Amino acid sequence: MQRDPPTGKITIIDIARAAGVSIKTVSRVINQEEGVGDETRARVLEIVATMGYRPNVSARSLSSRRSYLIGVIFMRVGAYHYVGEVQVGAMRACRRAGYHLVVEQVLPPEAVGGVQGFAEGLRDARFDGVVLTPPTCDDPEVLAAVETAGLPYVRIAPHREFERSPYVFMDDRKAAREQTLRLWNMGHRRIAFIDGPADHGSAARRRQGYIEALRDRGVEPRPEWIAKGEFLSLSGFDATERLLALPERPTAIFAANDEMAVGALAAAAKHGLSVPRDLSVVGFDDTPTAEAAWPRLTTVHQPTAEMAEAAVEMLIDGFGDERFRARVAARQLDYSLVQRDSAAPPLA
Amino acid sequence: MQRDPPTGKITIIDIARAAGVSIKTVSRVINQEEGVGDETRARVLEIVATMGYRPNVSARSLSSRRSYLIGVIFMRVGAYHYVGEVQVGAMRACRRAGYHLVVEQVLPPEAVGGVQGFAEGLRDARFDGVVLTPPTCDDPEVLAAVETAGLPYVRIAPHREFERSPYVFMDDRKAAREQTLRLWNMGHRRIAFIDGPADHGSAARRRQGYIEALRDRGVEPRPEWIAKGEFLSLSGFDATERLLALPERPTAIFAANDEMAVGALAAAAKHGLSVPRDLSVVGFDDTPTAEAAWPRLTTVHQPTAEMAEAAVEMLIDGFGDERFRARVAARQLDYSLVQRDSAAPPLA
DNA sequence: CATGATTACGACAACGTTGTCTATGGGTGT
DNA sequence: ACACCCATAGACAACGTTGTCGTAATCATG
Repeated sequence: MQRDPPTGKITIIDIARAAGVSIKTVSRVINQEEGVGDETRARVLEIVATMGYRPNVSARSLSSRRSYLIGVIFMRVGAYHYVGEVQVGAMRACRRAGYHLVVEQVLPPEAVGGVQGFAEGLRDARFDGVVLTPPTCDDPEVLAAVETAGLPYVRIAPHREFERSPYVFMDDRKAAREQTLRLWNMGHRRIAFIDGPADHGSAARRRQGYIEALRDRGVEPRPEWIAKGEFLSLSGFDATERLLALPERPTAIFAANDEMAVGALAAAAKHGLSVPRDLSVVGFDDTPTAEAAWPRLTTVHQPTAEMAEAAVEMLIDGFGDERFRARVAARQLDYSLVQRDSAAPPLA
Repeated sequence: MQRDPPTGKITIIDIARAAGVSIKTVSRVINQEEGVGDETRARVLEIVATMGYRPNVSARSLSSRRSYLIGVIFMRVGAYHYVGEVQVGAMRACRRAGYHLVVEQVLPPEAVGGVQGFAEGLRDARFDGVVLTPPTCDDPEVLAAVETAGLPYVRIAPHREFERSPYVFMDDRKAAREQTLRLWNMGHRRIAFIDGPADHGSAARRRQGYIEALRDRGVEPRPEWIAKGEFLSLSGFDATERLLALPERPTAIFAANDEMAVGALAAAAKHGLSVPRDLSVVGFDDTPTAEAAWPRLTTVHQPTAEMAEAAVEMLIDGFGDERFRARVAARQLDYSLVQRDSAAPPLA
C-alpha cells in the first residue's frame, strides 16, 4: 500500500543500512541476544545512539508477542494514597527495564460489569504480566480472570493461598509487635489496640503482633483493651471513646492504621487529654495523614513503593522463565518504625 | 516463519471465514467504517460477539499508527490523593472508548534525567495523546517535549498560556468567593485567609476570590488577615498561630487547601479553642483528609476525577480532527460546596 | 589435511491488522 | 437499451519488528 511519504521516523532498516549489516543483526544487538561479534555490536550500538533510534513497540510486540506493558490492578483507584505509592515503585522498575505501566481497575462488586469488564480489558491490553494489589489479590474472580488469560502475575500482600503465585509482603505481625514493645519500653503498661475490619488480613496480623508482644512481657491482653474499628477515622474516634471510658484507662493506644489513630487524637482532644502528655497514640502505615496530623503520628512505615517495585521486578525477571507460576517465590520487605510526636512515656 | 502451533487465539481471519466475507469487511465493521451493508454488518457483529473476538492491539496500531494508549503525566505520583482521583476519571473515559491508560512521570527537576528520560518514554510509548496534570501542564520543558513528539494533549487546570492547547478547569476564584460568603452569611465578619505558595496559580485565584467576596460586602480585607502558607499542614498550623495572636482575633479561618485547614484545627486545639464553637475553619479541595479530620472539614469539592475524565474525552474526540491543537477548547467543570462540621455561626 | 563443531551473520517469512485500489452488481436517467 | 454511478466488498501490499533456518567462515581435533 502506498502510505504517507517518508515519515522521518528512523527504523531498524536505517540503522542496518548505516552499519552495513542486516536488520536481523541490529535486532540482535537491540535485544541483547548473542551471536554478534564485539566489534559489530559496538558499531551498531553507536549508530543507534547517534541516530536516536527507538524500536517501534507495536511492531515489536506483534512479532514477539510481548507487549512491554505491565498492568497494575486496583479495586478502588480513587482517594487512596496507597495507589500513588504503588505506582511510584512499579514505574521505577518498569522504566529500568523498558516497560510501561498501565493502570487497570476492577470495578468493585457493586458496580455494573465489575469483573466482566475487567476480564475484557485484560484480554485486549495484552499485558506481559500484571501486579495485583489488595484486595484484588485475594479476589477469586480476579485471580481466575488473570489465570484464564494466561498472564503471569505477582501479588502484593496477599492474605490467602500463598502457594498460588509469587508475591511480596512485609511482616505486619512482627512490626506490630515492635510497635507495641516500643510503647512498653517507654513505660506504658496499659496499652490498648484498635482493631481493623474482621476480614482484613493485615489487620488480623497486626492484632496478633500486639497480643504477642504483651504476652512476651508476661501480660495477658485484656479483651476490653482490643476495640473494634473499621480503618476509618470515625471508627477510631468511637473506639477511643470506649477505651477512655474504661475504669482502668489505657495510657497508650495503638491503632491498626493511621486513619483510626487520627480519630483517636480527636477523641483525646475532646476529652481534654493532651497527646502525648496524657495519652500516647501510635498508628500504622505511615500515610501522609500521619505527617499531617497534629501531633504528628508515631507510626510504622510500610514500604509500599518498594513492595510494588519488587513485585514488578519479580514479574520481569520471571519472563525468561517457563512455568513462571510454578516457581512460587516470595519476597519480604522491611518496615521501619517512624518516631514522631504522638508517643511519650506516661506521666509518673 | 514456522511459529507455534495454533495458539487458539481467534483472529480477524476466523471471523471472516465464519461470516463468509473478507477480512477487510470485518475490519470495516470493527472500526465502524461505512461501506458495509446492514445485513452483513449485523452478521459480522454477531459472530464477533459469539466468538468473543478482540482485535490485536499491536497489529492494529502497527498498521494504523494509533496505539489506543493515552498517557497521563504527573510530576510526583506518590503520596498524593490527587493522582488517584485523576486516574479514576481518566480511566472511565478511556474504557468507554476502548483506550488504555498509561501512567508516566516526569521526574522532578532535582532528579537525574528529569525531562530527558520523560521525553524518551514519550517517544517509544507511542501514545495517541497525553493529559498533563499540574504542575507539568505549565512546565515549558514538558510542553516542549510533548509538542516535539507531535502529540495532541489536553491540560488540566493550567495557570498560563491558555491559548496554547485545549484544557479543562474549574473556577477557583468563584468557588473561593462563595466559600468566603458562606462564612459571611453565617455571621462572621472577621474572616482570615491562609494563602498557598506564591507560584501556585490556583492559590492566587483562591485568594482573589476571598478578597472579592469581602469587597463585595464592603469590607477591605486587612493585610494581616492574609497569612502566608505553603499548602502543608504545618504551615497551616503556624499561620493560624499568627492569626490567633492578632489583637482582633478572627472568628473564621479559610485555608486555601484542606491540609492547611487541618493544621489550623490543630492550632485551635492547642489554644483550647473548640471548632466550630469558638472558631470556624474551612478548607478547599475536599481531599480524604477533609473527611478524616476532626471535626470533619467544611470545604469545597474540586471535581478532580471529572476534570480528568473531561480531559480524556476532549483528547479522544479531537483525534478525528486534523489541526487538533489549533482548536483551543476549554471545558469548565463545576465545584460544589461541602457542608460538614467545622464551620458554624460565631458566638454572639 | 579432512572432518566436525562453533561462531557470526543474513534471507525470508510471519505476526494481525489497516490503507489503497479495483471489481462487481444493481439502480437511475435518458 | 445504453451509459453511468453509487454502494458494497474483496485483493493485496504495507506497517516494523522478531523467529526460524541456512550458510560461510573460523576453529579445534585426530
